This record gives sequence, C-alpha cells and structure tokens, in this order.
Amino acid sequence: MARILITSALPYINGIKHLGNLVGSMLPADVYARFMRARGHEVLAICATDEHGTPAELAALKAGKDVATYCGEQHQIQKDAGDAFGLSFDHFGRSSSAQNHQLTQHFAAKLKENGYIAEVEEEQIYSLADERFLPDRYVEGTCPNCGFEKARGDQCDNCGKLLDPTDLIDPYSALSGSKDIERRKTTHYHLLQSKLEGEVRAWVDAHPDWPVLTKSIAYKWLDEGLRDRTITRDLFWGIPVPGLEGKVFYVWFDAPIAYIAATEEHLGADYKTWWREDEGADDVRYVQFMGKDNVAFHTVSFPCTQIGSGEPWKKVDTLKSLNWLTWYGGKFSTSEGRGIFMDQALELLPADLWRWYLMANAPESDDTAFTLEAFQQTVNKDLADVLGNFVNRIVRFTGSKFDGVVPDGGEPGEAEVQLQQDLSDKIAAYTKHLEAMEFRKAFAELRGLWVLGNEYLQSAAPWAAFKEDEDKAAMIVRTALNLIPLYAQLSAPVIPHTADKLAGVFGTDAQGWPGEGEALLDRLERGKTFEAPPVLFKKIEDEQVEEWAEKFGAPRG
RNA sequence: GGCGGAGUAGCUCAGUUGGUUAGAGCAGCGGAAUCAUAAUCCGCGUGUCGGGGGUUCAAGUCCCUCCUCCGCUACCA
Repeated sequence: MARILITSALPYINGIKHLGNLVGSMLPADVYARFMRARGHEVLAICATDEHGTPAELAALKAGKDVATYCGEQHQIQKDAGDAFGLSFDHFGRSSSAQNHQLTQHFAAKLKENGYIAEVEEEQIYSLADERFLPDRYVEGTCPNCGFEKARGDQCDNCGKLLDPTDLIDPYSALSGSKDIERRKTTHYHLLQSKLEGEVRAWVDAHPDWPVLTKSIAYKWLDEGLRDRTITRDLFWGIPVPGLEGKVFYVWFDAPIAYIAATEEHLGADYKTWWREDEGADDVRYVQFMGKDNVAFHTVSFPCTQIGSGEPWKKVDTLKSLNWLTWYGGKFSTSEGRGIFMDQALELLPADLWRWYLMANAPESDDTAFTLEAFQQTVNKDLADVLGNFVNRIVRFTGSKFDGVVPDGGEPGEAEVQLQQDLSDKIAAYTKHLEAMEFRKAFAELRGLWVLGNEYLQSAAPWAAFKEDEDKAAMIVRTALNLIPLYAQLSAPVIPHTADKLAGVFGTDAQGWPGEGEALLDRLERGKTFEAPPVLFKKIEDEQVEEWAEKFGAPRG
C-alpha cells in the first residue's frame, strides 16, 4: 500500500467549466484517484477553485456583485457540478482561503529571506477614474502602426504588432473608457527565478521518466533562461503582500500553493504528513493532472517557489498533461455559446455517459474533437449495447428460466477455463494501462472485457443448452452472472454511478480490485435471489442529437 | 517570426530502440444466433502511412526540404 497525493489543475473561478476543462484535468485526476483507492492505496485527491486575478474582479463587476460574494457563489456552483459529475476529491477548496493567505505569505517570506525576492520600482498605467492600475490589455487606444482604433496595450488585434501601453495614441481604460490615465511609479516584488535555474534544472534532470511533451516544455523554459518575474499586482482582490500597501500576490504565485493550502483546509496541521518531507511526506508519491498550457508552471514555476523556500516541500513525482478537447475542431467558447458546459451536460444525460466518452477518447496524444454524433455513437454502442445489453440479457434470462436465482449445479468446462484466462489477461493489461495513466488504451481494454461477456454468452448459448442439459445451462448462467460484480469493480473508476448499480444487483462491493490469478467466475453465493435491475442505459436518439446540436451551436452539414 | 506537438483506412486513433504481407474500434457489406435495449457474435480493409528528396540490404519509423493544422511565446489565466 502506497500513499498517493493527487492534484488537479485548479479551475478558474470565472464561471462553470466546459467539457474540455473537465477532461483536461479534473476528470482524469478523479479516475486515477478512484482506481488507486480501489487498489487499496491511501489516496489524497485535492482540487480547488483558483479565485484571484483581474478576470475574477471583472466578472464580479459584470455580475454586479462584490468579488468575495461572487467567488463564494461560483465556488459553490463549481463544487456542486463536480459532485454531480462524481468527482471524488477528498477536498475541493479555495485559493482564497485563510490557509492559502498564510501559506502564500510564508513562501514569500522564505523566498525573500533566502534572497530570491527583490523589490523593484516599476512604472505602470494608473486610471484615476477607476482608481486602479491597469494591466496592459485593459488599456486600449489607437495603434501607432496601423491606425486600428481598438488596439490593446499588449498587442494590436488588427495588425498583430506587439505594443507597450505607452505606444498607444489616445489611450483609455478598457474598464471605464476614461482617458484620465497616467503612468505611476509603484514598487513590486520580483521573484529571481534566474538564481534558481541550476537547482530547478537538476531537479528536472532527476526525472527522466517524464513524458516527452512534459520534459520538452520544461527544458524549453530552462534553455531560454528563467526570467525574473513580478509576483505582485496592484489589485484589491487577492492575498495581501506584507509591507507593500495595496498590493496582492499574482495569482500564478498563489494558485499552486493552494494545493497545499487546500490540504490544510481539509486536514488541519496534518497536511504536513502529505507535503513536508521532514514530517512524513517522504514516502508520498505525488501525481499532478493538468492541461498542456499548465505544464511550464508545474515543472518550473511552482518548483522554483518550493525549492527557493529552502524547506523540504513535497514536489511532483509524475505529471499527466492532456491536450485540448475541441468543439467540432474549434474552440469551446462561453461568449459565443459554442460547446457544452458541465451543468448543461448533466441536464441532458447522466454523468457516466459523459465520463465514459471523455475518458475513452481523452485528448492524450493530440487535440481531439468532441462531436455530438461521435458521442452518441460511442455511448450507444459501448454502454447501451455492449455493457448494458449484456447485463440485461443474462439477468432477464435468469429471471425467466431460473426464477431469478443464482443457479446451482453443473461443472465448468473448457469454455469457462478459457474465459477465466481471457479475463485475467485483459484485466492485467487494463490495470497496467491505468497505472501508466494511459486512459484511451485502458478503456479500450475495459470495453474488451465487456465484449468477453457477450462472446461467452454467444458461444455458450445457455438458451440452447437449457433444452437438453439444464445443469449445464445453470452453470453457464452462473458463470455469466458472476461477471456483473466483476464489471462493477473494473468499471468503477470511470463510470462510478453505473458501477454502484451493478454492485447493487447482488449486494457486492463496487470498491476493490480483482487480484492477479484470482478465480473470478464462481464468487456469487448459489441460490441467492436477486431482482433484475432496470435497463442501465437509454440510447441517445437522433432527434436528441439534432436538438442539442442546434442548442449548443454545433456546425451542421 | 521563434519554440513545441501533429498530419496513418470514410470517422476516431495504435504503431516499441528502422526489419516478415501497416493494425484496432466505429461506420459499411455478408453470415450466424434469437436470451436481450432490432441488442449480440463471426467474417470481410488493393490505405500514394501530408508532398518531394536522401541515408540504408531494409523507413510510417532516421536526415533534408516543402505544405497544412494546433498550442506556447511569460504580467490573460
């Protein structure tokens, strides 16, 4: 038994997440956590909302609420959506928690003490009307290059030229439209990452087993040279910087620290047994899940913070990074109403259907298109036809021929020995792929395990045997029925709600995992009565797909 | 522009360190069966492995070049 710490990249507070965000980090983290728990490991799975930064302030402004209230509400909405999707985090916290305030300030203090933070005076754009400093992109004006009138302070969207806010002609605040803006000097903290480059590189070098994509991104940053970054901002909402009045830490500084803080929210002082190598975390295996855009921050930036503190914080052992899920090849877009969001998905169909499709087609090697048509086809075939129908056909047959009782009698023969062998082989492969977090391969294998049930029934044909040799038919039926609790355990990481229904048929435990070489086909108590469960999955009809395509902006034709 | 990833059957994708006739699922076609949600099971693939050039006894797998798509490019997270 091992201790496994799992974190999922933190979903930003700015509204409920879409299916792409879900499959990019939270869902695979949950599947992996469930699998590891099933194997008997001690798992701690942590996630939280990432609540600081300008976008949160702006979203609150737009919603007409103060930012703390807005974040509180959005946090609850995201937590509820996650729960409904079956995300089994041990704790879903908030980057705005008191614990994160304290820890972030602690890290900053340590970094400063160790000489990795410098105070630097900078000039930034200040809006008198808005009474705040403006990030580059919230300053707009006329592009000096092409004359475009709505160029942003960082770049002109029309000609693509990179700009500095002071380059703009007639600059104004994008927030209020006010032209009453000026440059002001202000003091900020710089994190001197350049001084930590050697240590971070040595640490990355110590992980040759990381995926190619992960390593190449990390080395790209290291090879280009780590730049010193400003880690403070002139905002109101965030974690105050001690000694710098009116400033808060940059969200990218405090967000990863929230992994640790969320653990403290959950466990109190015991969080150190997971995070401090000098206080019991030395035997922890730490696995992170994230989208590919986040890799650099997890392989370089956050480790810089941890290493620079000079304290023995637990650093990541293994990273799983995923590519993007696209909406018919394009971007999911909130503003343009393209794509399906977590809450909408659950209004249409049960969570397990989404979970299965997303994980069986997870964007592991490349960006992957989500289409309603493929979703319908896959879910109908894999879940309704292969798994659902297998359960239904054997359960109904038992009901009509054996009075709904696990029948006694008959002796297993060659076909059953073969089935046991095939199951063992596939379970071994499935387990190996889940260990390696190769989700597409894993779930292709799980599907193959479900197919084995249908193949067995098809060739053993208990309906034919029943006419000549009732004992033999009984043995076949018993064998097939035993697959139901087995499928419950094997399917639980990815379709937990369905797994519970399967386990419920005979009152077995959906938790747990079949042991290597374990006899799988005669575990049910003979003579036990059971009730045929309702059909597990209703099929998705063509009309529904049409309706949803219309509603969610799917390209047609 | 720079860096990184990717272009393999109608669709979604596998293809280890180069080596026998390039694979899987879905869709399609044919068949079997009839316990079951018209579900299941079996059989069937003559693909310029994005284009071109090169290295090699041998390349989807290495090198060069061109084309296309995607991401990142650090104060938007």
